[in-house]
Formats: sequence, C-alpha cells, structure tokens
Amino acid sequence: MFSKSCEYGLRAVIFIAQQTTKNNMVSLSTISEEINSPQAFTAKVLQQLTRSNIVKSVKGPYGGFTIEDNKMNTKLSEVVSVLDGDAIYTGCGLGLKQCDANSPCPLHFKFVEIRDGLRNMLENTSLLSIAEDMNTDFTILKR
Amino acid sequence: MFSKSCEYGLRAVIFIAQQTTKNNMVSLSTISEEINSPQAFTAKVLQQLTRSNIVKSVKGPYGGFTIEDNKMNTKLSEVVSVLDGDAIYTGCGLGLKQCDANSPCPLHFKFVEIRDGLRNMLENTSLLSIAEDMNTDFTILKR
DNA sequence: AGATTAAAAGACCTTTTTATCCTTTTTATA
DNA sequence: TATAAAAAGGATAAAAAGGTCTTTTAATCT
Repeated sequence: MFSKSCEYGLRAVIFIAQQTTKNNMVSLSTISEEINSPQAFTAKVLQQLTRSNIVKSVKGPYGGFTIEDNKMNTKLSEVVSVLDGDAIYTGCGLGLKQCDANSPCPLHFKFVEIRDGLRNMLENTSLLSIAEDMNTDFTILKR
Repeated sequence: MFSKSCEYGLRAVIFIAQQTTKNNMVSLSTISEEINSPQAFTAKVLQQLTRSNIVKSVKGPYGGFTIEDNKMNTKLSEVVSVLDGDAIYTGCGLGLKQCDANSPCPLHFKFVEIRDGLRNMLENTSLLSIAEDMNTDFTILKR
C-alpha cells in the first residue's frame, strides 16, 4: 500500500504526536527504537517531514522532534502526500495515465470507491485524534 | 497500489478475457500494443499467469494467449495474489508484522475496512464479468 | 571558549523492481 | 520436411527503493 518511507514516516509521526500530548520531546534514537525502524533511514524521512513543517526539529542537547500545537490537527493524508505523493488517491488502479469518468478503465468505478474510502479515512484522521485514541486504547507501533 | 507487473498483468488478462469472449486468440505483440506495455516485460508476466494456469498459451503459428472456459470465472484477487502476493489484503497499513485485532496498530480498525473493501471488490469481480461489461460500456486499457 | 549533544546534509552502497535482448523450444502448415 | 510464427527461458542492464556512513551545523552547558 505505502512505501517503506511512508510506513516509517507514519509510525514516527504518530509516535511523536503521542509523546507531544505528554509534552515530551523525542530524539531520533528513541523514535527508531520505539517504532522499530532503521535509524539512519528514519532520519531521512523525518527530514522530509521537518521541511514540510509537519514536525519541528530542535538540534542540540535535549533536542529532538516534536509537533507544534497548531500542527497536531495535521491529517494523515498530508503525511502520505509528502512521502508518497498522491497517486494513491488520484491514480488509476491499472496504472493508466488518463483514466477518469469520461474515459474509464474497466475497473475505474470500482476503484474510485476504494480510493475514496481510503482518502476519506486519511483526510478525516488527525494526528491529535490518533494520539488521544492511543492514550485510551492499547495499541502498538513496533514489531 | 499494485506493482507494475501486476498492473500489466491485470490489463493483459482483462484484454485476453475480452478477446476470448469473441473467440480470438491473441499474441504477445498484440497484447502489448493494445494495453500499451513493454513487450518483453509483459511476456514475463504472462509466463507467470500461464504457469498459474490462469491463462493458456499456445506456441507456434496462430498461437498466442487465451483463457479456457472454466477459467473465465477467475477472480481478480487470484491474479493479484499470483503477481503481488496477498500483503495488500493481510498486511498492516503501517508495515507491522504482527498487527491484528488483539494487538492492533493505532490505525488497524480503520485500515481493516479499506482492505476488506478492496478484497471484496477483487474477490467478487471475475474476468468474465469484466469482459461482458466491456462489450456493453466503452472503456480503455491503454494510455 | 570548549565540549557535548543532536539533527541536517550529502555521498555512497545494496537490493529489488522494471526492462531489454538473445537464444531455444514448440508447433502449424506450405 | 523446411520454414516461419510464437511462446519460453536465460542473461544482463537500468532505474528506483531501501539503507548506511561521514561530515557539517546548531544548541546547550559547563
């Protein structure tokens, strides 16, 4: 479904969001341990998310990553767009460049439903809501 | 969503299915022209589908690819399984190895809905039904 | 100021996916 | 039976994805 970059990125940003609700700044090494991801590779992914202003990074002692208050309502769809682009929402399931309602592939209308379901889910799920859920329900981010 | 192999494979098998309803055997070169895919690469994909007994290949003059009657009810899910495996149905959206209802990632229950929608769609769509639709509605398989 | 901590940036390596080319095998038919 | 058509198979190449390592930059704390 998603690339490895995107999987690590989502897990990382979710972990950071959850820690942010507890006012914890988290370092790269903590993140990669807690989400069980390759550290150097995760660093690259976090750089992208920092440049996109989804997470905030702080260098130096006691530094790390956090999410600013007004960014806690970032939607998962934004994270996915930054890391994987939006082909998963807009692209044809059969890989055709020009496939739309006017000139559809044989599966177009069936795929549109699936894609819309995914898009709606991601567009309606904010980092804050996931973090809040995690403080209620038991969930995992590694293994 | 799917790999290139799977995209080409689905387009190829759909084209063959449609031609099969018209009793046309189709050659690799015709297929790759009609679905706009790289010929040699498509050959490899078709070999996999032949070995999996989804399509039938006939060598020699007037040979090519066709689908036997009883295979026209093959579901898209079978084609996808052969070419991409079933991670898209069973895998965790965040890439976790062990993620299920008992030990879910924070998005597990949201993802399950999407995945089930996709799986149901693919499991309920046969090659024959697509071919019949194509003989009614105008659809495209290239560009 | 110097030492230390931590992210940023860039160069590099490995594996997988995508793609091509060439030879071999099979088979219909003239 | 020779020829031509067409798929099968193997070797290789190119591109993309996944991943590592080293140096640089910035912040903090003696």
